Amino acid sequence: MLSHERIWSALDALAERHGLTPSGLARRAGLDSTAFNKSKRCGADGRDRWPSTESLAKVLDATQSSLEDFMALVRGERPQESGSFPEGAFPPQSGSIPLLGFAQAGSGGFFDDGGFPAGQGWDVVDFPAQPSQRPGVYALEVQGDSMMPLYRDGDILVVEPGAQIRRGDRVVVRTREGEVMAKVLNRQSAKTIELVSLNPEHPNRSFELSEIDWMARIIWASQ
Amino acid sequence: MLSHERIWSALDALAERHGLTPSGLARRAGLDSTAFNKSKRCGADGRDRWPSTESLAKVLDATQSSLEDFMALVRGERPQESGSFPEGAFPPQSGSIPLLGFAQAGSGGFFDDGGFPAGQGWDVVDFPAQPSQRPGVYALEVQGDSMMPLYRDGDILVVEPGAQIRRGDRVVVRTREGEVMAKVLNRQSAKTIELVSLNPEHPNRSFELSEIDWMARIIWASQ
DNA sequence: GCCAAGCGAGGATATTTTTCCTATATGGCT
DNA sequence: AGCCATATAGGAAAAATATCCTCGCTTGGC
Repeated sequence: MLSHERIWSALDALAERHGLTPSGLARRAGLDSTAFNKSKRCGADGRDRWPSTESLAKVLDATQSSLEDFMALVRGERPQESGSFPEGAFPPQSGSIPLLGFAQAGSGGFFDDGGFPAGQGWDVVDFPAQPSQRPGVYALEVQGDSMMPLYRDGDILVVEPGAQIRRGDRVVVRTREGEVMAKVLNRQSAKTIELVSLNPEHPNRSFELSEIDWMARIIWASQ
Repeated sequence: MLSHERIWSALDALAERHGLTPSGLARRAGLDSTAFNKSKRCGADGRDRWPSTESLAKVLDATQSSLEDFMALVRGERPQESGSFPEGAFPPQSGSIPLLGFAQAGSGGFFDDGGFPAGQGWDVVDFPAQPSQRPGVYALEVQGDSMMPLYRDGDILVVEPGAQIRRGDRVVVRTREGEVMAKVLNRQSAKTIELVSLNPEHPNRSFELSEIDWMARIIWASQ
């Protein structure tokens, strides 16, 4: 990902790496020497200023840097004071992220001034599993509005075939006729399943199990 | 190095990778649909047009791509043929999972009898943030029913402070008074933000920016 | 075959970035 | 202490990008 802060931090880091100030870097790149003034990074109205990719290209040219070099700086691979993991949490494991309850999030002491996790008392949660941990996990991309308000066009649903499904779970169902839908499992008996629509404007559906090709639980949804 | 041709080629390749046209990619990114028109890449006077890094950031956000992904495209690498991936093979890189459109999921040839991914034609999506790639990402656990029907008690929301937030995004907001809430960002001006409630039974809210401690975008929600 | 939606060309306009400019501060050198 | 080059803040103007708009073409669904 590319954020405003990261772009400018990376430019600062690139300058520093070449023994330059932001002003010196700009001049070296053939830009106005005040182009990278810190006072110009945020407008008077509070709006962020984003350099053009042309300016970026000129800077990379002038410092004989590759986009990879810059990318590394964007990712902040320079030593950071605050790691991405709060104190007191479990040691970082691949795929784990810090977790907190909503109620706790209202209390003080869990975030720094920028809204990043800080302090102690965080739990961790495993995230969709590495494929090696949950074989067969895949994603489906939502098309259209039939699943509003939960799922919007373009959202990505992560599905885990083989996962246990209980009443109330959100599932993807494929019929033998080739229809694929996402709904909430209301009830499953020995012969039928009842699905509740995610969109009140669409009807609920019931199927004989024999009509169903497969059903899998949705485990994550992009927002 | 970064050249005008490479930038635009990479944007075209990124669009193609996500089954989009340049116009569709621009719209997906929240830009004007004509923003990436080929006719706009070179001015009438012959001058090259370079997109801003903000536009680039929006595109990467919208496609959930990393700068590395983009860099590979800039360098002219083509993504690996994805067809071989679900056929019993693990994904080529940690954290990737197979991706398919809902409409395509209805067709034959993409699943085996048990509902596991099979066959050819799958795309891949990187996700979710490796902590090393998205510093500061954390999770909040929902408590109560105030965010039904989108979020239920016990759901986990993955939040990315520092991520770019656009109108329509689902966000977590913390007020200076210590109240934390998840809503949809309807509008943000220089001084205020308007939030739409996820639950129609709860009121929409507006805040002065000075009342807000921080606001962060929700990127994934457990189901 | 019809129609709606999407795509893209390209012009006009609005907004944003870069350049130009002035002013002040700072550090190195004499 | 004084001079000079450089750095940076920040405003105004110029230049560039993004948005808005119209229009013709293509495509897919009905």
